[in-house]
Amino acid sequence: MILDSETKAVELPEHHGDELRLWLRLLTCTTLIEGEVRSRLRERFDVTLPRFDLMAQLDKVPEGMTLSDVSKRMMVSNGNVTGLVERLVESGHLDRRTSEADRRVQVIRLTKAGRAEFRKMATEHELWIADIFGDLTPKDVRELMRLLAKTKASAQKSAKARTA
Amino acid sequence: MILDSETKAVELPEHHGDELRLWLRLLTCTTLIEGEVRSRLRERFDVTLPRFDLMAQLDKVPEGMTLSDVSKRMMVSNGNVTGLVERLVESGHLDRRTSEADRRVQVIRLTKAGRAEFRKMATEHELWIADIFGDLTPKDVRELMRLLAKTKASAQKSAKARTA
DNA sequence: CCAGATTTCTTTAAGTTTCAAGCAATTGGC
DNA sequence: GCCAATTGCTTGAAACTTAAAGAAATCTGG
Repeated sequence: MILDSETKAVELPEHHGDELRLWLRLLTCTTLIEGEVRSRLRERFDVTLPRFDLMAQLDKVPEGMTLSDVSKRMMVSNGNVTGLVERLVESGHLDRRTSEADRRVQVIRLTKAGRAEFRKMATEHELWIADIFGDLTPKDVRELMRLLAKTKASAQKSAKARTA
Repeated sequence: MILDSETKAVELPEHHGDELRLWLRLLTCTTLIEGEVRSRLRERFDVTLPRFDLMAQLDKVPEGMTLSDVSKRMMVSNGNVTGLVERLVESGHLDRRTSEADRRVQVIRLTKAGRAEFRKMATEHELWIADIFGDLTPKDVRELMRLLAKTKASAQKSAKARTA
């Protein structure tokens, strides 16, 4: 706080460059890794990253999920999921059926073939990630987890405040 | 290291779940913040995030950059930049001219109007970012910067090793 | 029961993105 | 000087993505 010549409170223009630089670095890291994973998925399995991500969501829930669930978990729009699922059903990776209880709802699951293919990819994917983060110590990993959790909470709070 | 019943070396399957969880959290954070910034840019200035990012690159270099430079800095494909620039020239934000020295090269710059509009957006954008990261202490910010720098280096090393 | 609100999903238009192929200009060896 | 390789950009096809609008089913408060 600073007082000017007439002794009124004056706010200095606040310094926010550090946060901006942090955001750019976070974005760079993610883009870099995402690009690397995308390349390897294409090269090794000829699959796109969005398809892999969708299958990863479904692998965690054998009984299946609704399109809305997928949309929320992947943080993408509903229409996006519709198209993605469309293509994965077409290629035989996914099974899609209308819910008995609520006929608006579509429940999707991995097919047997889809699950088998995903598991194969997931095994290698995990090794790639381990390699990409290979120079971080276990302590670095823990510390990053903690700070990113804090960041996520802060961002969610900010988003919520805006929407409210 | 473990020895099996016939005294041969056996590798335990290594534990890589922590790195995977870290990657997912990193991705979640970035997606969350990116979505928030995208919403605000559209709501407040009716501009898309890729356009803002491209203008941000150009604002740093008044004398202009080549399309390749932009492509590298933004970490997107050449073809992507071509289309993006096309639309921004169309809307009067960018000026594009063929280099005298090398007629393959296109040099793009912000127009006066483009720069004015970007500066207006950038001022608010910086406040949004500060708000989004608002719950982090200065120490958190420093620590994240450090760990993300290490992460970036590690990822680049891994990518380089694969390509080599 | 029923009208309005809500939820779930699809559709549409516009834009973004990648990859691969291709063209034009330049550079480097010989 | 000339030819091959490289570089810079564009194009085309397919996929991804969002926002917004719409259709269908369900829910809710009279």
